[in-house]
Amino acid sequence: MLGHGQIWAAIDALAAKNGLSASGLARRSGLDPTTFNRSKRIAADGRPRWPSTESIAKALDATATNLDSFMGLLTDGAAAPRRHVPLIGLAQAGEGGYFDDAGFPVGQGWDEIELPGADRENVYALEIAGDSMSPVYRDGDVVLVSPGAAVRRGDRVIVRTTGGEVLAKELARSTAKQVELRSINPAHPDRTLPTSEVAWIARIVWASQ
Amino acid sequence: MLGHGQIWAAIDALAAKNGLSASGLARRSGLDPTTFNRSKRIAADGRPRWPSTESIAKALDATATNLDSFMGLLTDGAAAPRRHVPLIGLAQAGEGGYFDDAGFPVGQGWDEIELPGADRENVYALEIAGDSMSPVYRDGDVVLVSPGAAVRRGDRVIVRTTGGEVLAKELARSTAKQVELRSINPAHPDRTLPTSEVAWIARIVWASQ
DNA sequence: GGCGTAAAAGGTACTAATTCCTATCGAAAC
DNA sequence: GTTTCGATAGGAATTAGTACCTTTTACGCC
Repeated sequence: MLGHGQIWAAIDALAAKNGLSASGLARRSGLDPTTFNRSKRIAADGRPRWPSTESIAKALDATATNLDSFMGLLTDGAAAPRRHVPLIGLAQAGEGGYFDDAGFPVGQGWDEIELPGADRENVYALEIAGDSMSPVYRDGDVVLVSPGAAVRRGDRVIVRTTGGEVLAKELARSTAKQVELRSINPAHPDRTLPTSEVAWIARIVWASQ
Repeated sequence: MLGHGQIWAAIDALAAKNGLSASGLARRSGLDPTTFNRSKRIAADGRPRWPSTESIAKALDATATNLDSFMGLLTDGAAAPRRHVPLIGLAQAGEGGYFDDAGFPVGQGWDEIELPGADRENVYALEIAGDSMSPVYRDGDVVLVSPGAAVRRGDRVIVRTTGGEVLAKELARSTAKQVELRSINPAHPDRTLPTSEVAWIARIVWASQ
């Protein structure tokens, strides 16, 4: 769960991220510069030496690092699985022995996908209003959008016009001159906007159901 | 970033989550039962005492707790923000001043929603096959399902029959005797299953787009 | 009520992490 | 070339966290 090498790798990573050496990080944290010395990570008798929780707290404080970021360093260093859940094919799911009585997958060896929003920095949520995308999005549904993601034909997107209109649509065609947007709900018209009127397009990556 | 009270609150929470007392957790971890005593969290001279990193690692190991979960306990104890992203209404989004040029929301004070799968314990992912729910789910889409969640009328669900069939449908009606399932795609028939043939129903909570 | 078990307070002994010190090495500054 | 500074190794001293012990309290069980 939490290993000796992992902790030290995270401390090294924390130092590097702030352009510091191990001793520099210790000094900045108000600790003795030798506290994080490599030569002291294993005691003379071969036992591993762990930094104290207080030292770690001071290092986080000195570098203005929050716990989430430190977690990232911890798990990156160990190449440990991060925010993943097992992914099962609908066909597989029909075969026997894959689920317990409560409907949870059992055992190991499943494919895994990253949970939505694992890179929390680049997503935010929008609450859908209107039914132009019904039944895909219903009024009140919440979608996670990623303004940074590349958009392709067939993607569902949020488009903001220079006029201040915000649309949830499916991208039908995108050319240098114009953007064609499709409403899933046939009661609503499709839209074609000249690129000059598009402030930005953000891809919808996940939708609540 | 990481406080004394937070650490101890997380240890208490870790113990509670496993049905243990502070001393019970210490014992299970191979430590002295008094290691986590409340009376020892503040030294005689008033200075705070921090548990050693090694003790924490042992406690995580003994309770088969991964770092992510412990993180949750840490941040819960401090009432700190967890895995949240800002939530904006589609109408709000049209007004000026809310977004930067790249399409990211700016400023503070947004509502926030929890990211999908924050309780990773209770969800897994399924890859959709077939087009009975088209256009809501397209072939190859991935859905996050929560077998533990309560299902209501109108929810999109994965149903597994005792015969081994796995269906992605919308729940039309659920009575004591039977479950009525609706296909969004009119080309596919609706289904009605007697409850005796339903192995389990899991609600689809998020869908990739 | 008596008894056994567990939780937790309070103290002492031990062990491990930090500090302080010295020394070596390498890079940058003079 | 010499000096200066930071980084790191290695060791001694100090300090802090844990282990061990005892006592008190609480709870369930006979």
